[in-house]
Amino acid sequence: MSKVDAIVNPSQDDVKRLVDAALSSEAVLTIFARCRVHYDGRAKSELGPGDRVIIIKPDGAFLIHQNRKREPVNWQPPGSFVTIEERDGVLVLRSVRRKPKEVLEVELDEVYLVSVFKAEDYEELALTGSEAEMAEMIFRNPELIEPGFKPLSREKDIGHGIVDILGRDEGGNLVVLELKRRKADLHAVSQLKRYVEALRREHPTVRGILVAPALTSGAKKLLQKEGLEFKKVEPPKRDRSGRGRQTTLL
Amino acid sequence: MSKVDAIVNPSQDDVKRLVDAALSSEAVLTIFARCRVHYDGRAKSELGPGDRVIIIKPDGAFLIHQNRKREPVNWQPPGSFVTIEERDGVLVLRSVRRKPKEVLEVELDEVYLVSVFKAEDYEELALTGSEAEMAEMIFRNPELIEPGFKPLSREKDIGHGIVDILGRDEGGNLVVLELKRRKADLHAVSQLKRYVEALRREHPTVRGILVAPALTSGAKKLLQKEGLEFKKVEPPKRDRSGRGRQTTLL
DNA sequence: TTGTACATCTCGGGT
DNA sequence: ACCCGAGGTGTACAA
Repeated sequence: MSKVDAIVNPSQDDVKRLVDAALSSEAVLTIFARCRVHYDGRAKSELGPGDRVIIIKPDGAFLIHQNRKREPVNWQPPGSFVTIEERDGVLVLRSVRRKPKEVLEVELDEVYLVSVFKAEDYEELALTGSEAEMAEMIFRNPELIEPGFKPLSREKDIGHGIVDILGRDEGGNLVVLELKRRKADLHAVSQLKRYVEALRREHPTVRGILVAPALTSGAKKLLQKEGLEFKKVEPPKRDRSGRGRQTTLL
Repeated sequence: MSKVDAIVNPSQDDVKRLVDAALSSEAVLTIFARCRVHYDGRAKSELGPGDRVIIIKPDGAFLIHQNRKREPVNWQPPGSFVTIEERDGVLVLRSVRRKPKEVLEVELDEVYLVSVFKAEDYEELALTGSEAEMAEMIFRNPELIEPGFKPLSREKDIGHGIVDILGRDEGGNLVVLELKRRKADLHAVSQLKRYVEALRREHPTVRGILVAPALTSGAKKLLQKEGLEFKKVEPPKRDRSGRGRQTTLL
């Protein structure tokens, strides 16, 4: 049994057979086809005829890619259920999601390639430079914020949201940190302001500090207007490579 | 010249030839391979060996898919530049993006299938049920908000953000609408509050109305605490199908 | 299930 | 180029 089964310019029976084989095994199904796409669910869309790459994963994830952009033009999330049927002589892929109810239909006008890939993969992505790692760094090294800063809790649910880091400054005042792994914008300032205002009832001297590598112009303006603070911190990139004598990519 | 060129279990020379063919034409390149992935840029990641689906589009979009989830495990956005080289006997795909500087490298340990797809597609997605269509509906039918509501402007840049819809109520008070096509959350309330507070200096009686199909529990609480209002409105789904005697999907 | 917030978010529109 | 906000966002995590 090979890892890959592929047929160029398949007959309708070929397509049906390989699609059924993929759906009943734990394989990734990929189809190159001229197709039309109909979607109805959270929104509704129509896509006229054209050549696309269709990927159906064993977890139900369903992707339809045009020849540009990173995003699929249509899709179905994992957990959806796929079937194939013939309708008026045309093969139709149908993917249904319950909750929310969403239906995706692909009319396969012409199939150029159908392939089944029994992909074995036991590895997970190891990523560094996230906001979570910024938080760890600040807990290990609180003076990155300011001398005397003492972090108290992480991901604390106050009434109106979840604060990244709660702590106290040298003077004993409560301090809210909002962390951003990239340049902070108006949204980030509004978030911090919401936390500060929720805590101000109980802690009138609460301070709010936006911790990020930079601020947008608007964020800076709003931050000043609201009496909030900014501390420049870059998200750390750990070395998790494990590869010997690796030259850095950048 | 066929739409699709595909080779199962290709030699390294086969891979190189088809990759070069794809990169120099306007074709979508798809590779099934056991590979390792290294990324460094806005963040940094490592992915150990496993079977993945690799897609490279003519606009430079670069996707690496595992056998589950809708999202690629690694990627490069459109505009990136791809090369292939041999390094210590292993084929390496390399994609570089300038600004921000990001590098993605894929070591192809074993290639199961390489395919080139000259995809022709002149169609664009027609989607309905968006926030923009909610706004159009409200401009055509302002009483959906309340009797006497008069919309004035759309996407108005006030100092600290961009208001969805500005209008006046029956009493002549300024009204800010924040539209959400789905259930509105804390973020939506903070956004509305930011706009209302920016306008309050000049217009002390300004009202803020969150217009959405529903509210999360937290959004409802915060909205009430801040003296803001809620109007339940569903995003409209136009009929753009154009297909005769079409049965509805749902 | 619902709520909340991150993301290498992507993408489009505006200035 | 930066800024801003939508998205069928998807995804993980906690209550």
